[in-house]
Amino acid sequence: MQRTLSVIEYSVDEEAMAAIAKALGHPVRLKILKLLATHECCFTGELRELIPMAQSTISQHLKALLEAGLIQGEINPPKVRYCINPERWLKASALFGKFFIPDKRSLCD
Amino acid sequence: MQRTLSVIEYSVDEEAMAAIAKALGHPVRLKILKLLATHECCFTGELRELIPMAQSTISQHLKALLEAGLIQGEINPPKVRYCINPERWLKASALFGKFFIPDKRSLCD
DNA sequence: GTTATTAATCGTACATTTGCGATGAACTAA
DNA sequence: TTAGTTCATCGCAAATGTACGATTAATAAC
Repeated sequence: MQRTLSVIEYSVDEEAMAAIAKALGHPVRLKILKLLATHECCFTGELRELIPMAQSTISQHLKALLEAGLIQGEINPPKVRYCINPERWLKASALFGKFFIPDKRSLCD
Repeated sequence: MQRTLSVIEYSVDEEAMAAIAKALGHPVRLKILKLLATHECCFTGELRELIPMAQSTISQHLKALLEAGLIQGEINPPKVRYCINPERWLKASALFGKFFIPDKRSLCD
């Protein structure tokens, strides 16, 4: 893929929010986050029982969420416990909250 | 790409939110939305002056936002005016707002 | 040591996204 | 009609994403 020659300038928040939105842009990842955030808080691979996909696929989605910083994993010998990353979660909440506020006029005339 | 045999069941909101998040998952599209939402409300292709990308590329991103329902276009003979879609914008705001609320306990112990 | 369990990673196949230039459609103005 | 403007769409190339099975690594239990 060719990239634009003139580098496009984005704000830090734009970059951060796009990365988070991208991570949220798949229903399986939303479901995982919802489970971690509400169901029983910190979790491990009983996700496999709740999500009918191959173990490797779920692991891949978890990796995407990790790389977006939205979750964190704590290895607990044979298992791994995944949790929401509270700081990043708050950051995401703030970014999206601010984004959707109609700063001036967001409605058409 | 192979799909899972057992169809995965998502809630309507999960599907909707994933689609919106996907559309938000690119810095150019965030910038476009930000411009439409704040700068001068309804807009046309002076986006081209603000975003140093090929016209076809910008058009493609606008199409993605249209398909996600986040914006709407009104053809105004040689030009097209794009605006935020207020209903969808509110819906998105509500979805993300609800999503990030720590329903029970979102922090690890 | 061996075995079992859990989860990450590798390799593969296919789909989708992202960028571009070129072309085409629609309308205005001359 | 002829140009000019604006924007969508097409076709291409390269990158990324998504799913899978197979393998590997780490640890616990024996």
